[in-house]
Order: sequence, then structure tokens, then C-alpha cells
Amino acid sequence: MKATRNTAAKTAVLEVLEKSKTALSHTEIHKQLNDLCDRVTIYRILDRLINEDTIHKISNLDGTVKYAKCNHSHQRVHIHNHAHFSCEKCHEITCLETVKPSYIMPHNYKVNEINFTLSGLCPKCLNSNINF
Amino acid sequence: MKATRNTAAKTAVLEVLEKSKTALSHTEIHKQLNDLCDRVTIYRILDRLINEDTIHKISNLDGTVKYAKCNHSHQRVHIHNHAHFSCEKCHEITCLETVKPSYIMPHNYKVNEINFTLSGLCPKCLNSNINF
DNA sequence: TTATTAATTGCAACATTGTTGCGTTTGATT
DNA sequence: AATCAAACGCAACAATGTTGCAATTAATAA
Repeated sequence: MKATRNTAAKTAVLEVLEKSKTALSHTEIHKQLNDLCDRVTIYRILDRLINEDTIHKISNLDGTVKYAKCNHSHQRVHIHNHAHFSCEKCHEITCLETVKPSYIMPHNYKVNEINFTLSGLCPKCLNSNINF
Repeated sequence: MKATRNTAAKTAVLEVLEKSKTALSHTEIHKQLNDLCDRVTIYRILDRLINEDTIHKISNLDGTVKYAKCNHSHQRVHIHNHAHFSCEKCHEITCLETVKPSYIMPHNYKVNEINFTLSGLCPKCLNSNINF
């Protein structure tokens, strides 16, 4: 495989994702970096980080794509099959690392990966709705 | 609510989706209609069909968006919370109407909708892999 | 430290997907 | 047949992602 380098831009992208509690879109990352590097460069860095298994990509119900740092802390083999929550009000996406769905598949399907996204109201927005 | 009309284009779009065993993208529908109507018209028809609850929209892991006819046959109240299977080889998306995941959520989240997509190999592609 | 070289970057151009405004056409109703 | 709002086509635009290429730079060896 190709050697991969640590560049200022890559470090900065990773730092932004590390600091964020929620998954971020390409545009959000670009804004936070404040023209440190080109739009295209960010796409390429995100691709590299995904290949390195440092971040993962989340496709939301509404078609938006977000990125989040992987949590490798507890497993030796990293599995992406956790759930994501997408808030309908604030549009934040959070990883629900502890939520793992169980399900029964029909025969003759080979499942390699699952994507489980729930949407509704996150705790923050749920609380601010109490006054309704 | 606004009155909705039956037009040639709407009938044709619905027919294409009815005949298809798998979910189709906007582009795929457009090609099948063979310039019966404008690209934009198809987007508007799809929006209307979703509002009428005749079809549903599926966002795939890779960011592609597909549409499929709803199966209203057995329930009085139609629920979209079934799973979808996305084949990594032929890229077809099929509705797994019988697969409903069970899961345990953390407190303080209000779940309104769920999206459960599994990817891997569909029965067709799994069989053609036997010779490997 | 300097030279080497392949990975990375910036820029421009392009592709795809989806949206909006507006004048025209058309389906359903009277 | 007349009415009129829904639906349409077209042009223009916006957002998101990709590609080719020349210039720059990080990591390695000399």
C-alpha cells in the first residue's frame, strides 16, 4: 500500500473532528479550517482518513454526508456497525456507539456492513421543547 | 390540502416503479421514461408521490438516493420502518419488508423514524460467486 | 544538512444531483 | 365549452463531489 504522510492540513482536519462531539459535513470542516487549505484537499484528506480507518462516513436520510472520528478504544477489531442519531431540529448527527440493532435476515443474503440511522429529537432539542 | 392530478408523466413514473423489483434512482427512472418528460418534472412527481405516501425514498450508504413503491398490502397504517438491502456488486437496492430491527435507545432521545440499510451481496450475486 | 522522490496540494475545469422562477399547458370540474 | 389551479418545460442556478496537471512538501537516504 501507498505510504501516507502527516501534513498540516491532515492534522488540522483530524483535530476538528476530534474536538467535535457530532459528525461534521465537508462544508462544516472547510469553514472551521478557515481557508487553511483548498476544498478539494479536504475531500482527499477525508478519503485518506477513511482508508486508514481513522474516521467513518455517515450518509444521512436527507442525503447529507457527514464524517466522524472512529472510536477504537475498546475493541481490537474495529467495527463500524453502530447506530447514528440524526436530530430533525438541530440537524446534528451523533454516534450512538452503544446501540447495536438485532435483526433476522432472509436466507441467501451476505451482510458485510450495516447502517442504522435513527432520527427524531436529540436530548438537547427535546428539553427545549418542554415549554410547548 | 392541495388537489393532486393524474398526468401522463406521473402515471408513467409510477408504472416504472411498480414494474421494478428494486429501488430506482432519479436518473434510472429518467432513462426508462425516454424523454417522456423533463428531468425537473420527475423530481416534482417523486416529491408528490412521497407526499401521497405512494412511494418512499431511500438514502444509500454511498450517498445515492433511490425510490421504491410502498407496500401497503397488509397494514392499515403504513409504516416505513423496514430495512433495505444494498448489494455491493450489482448496486441494486431491495426492500426487506419483513426485517425490522430491535434495539435499545439511551434515554432522552425521541425517535420518529428509523433507517436501516444492510449492505453486502444479494442472493443473485451471492450465487454467481460460488465459482470463486 | 542536503538531495531525492513520491505523496500531497492548489487551481481550473468539469460532472452530477437537486432546486427555483416563470410563462405556458393541461386535467378536473362546473 | 369555459374556468383555473395544478402540472409542465425551460433556463438558470446552487451544492457537492471528481479529475488532470503542474507546483510544493514530508519523509527517507546519502
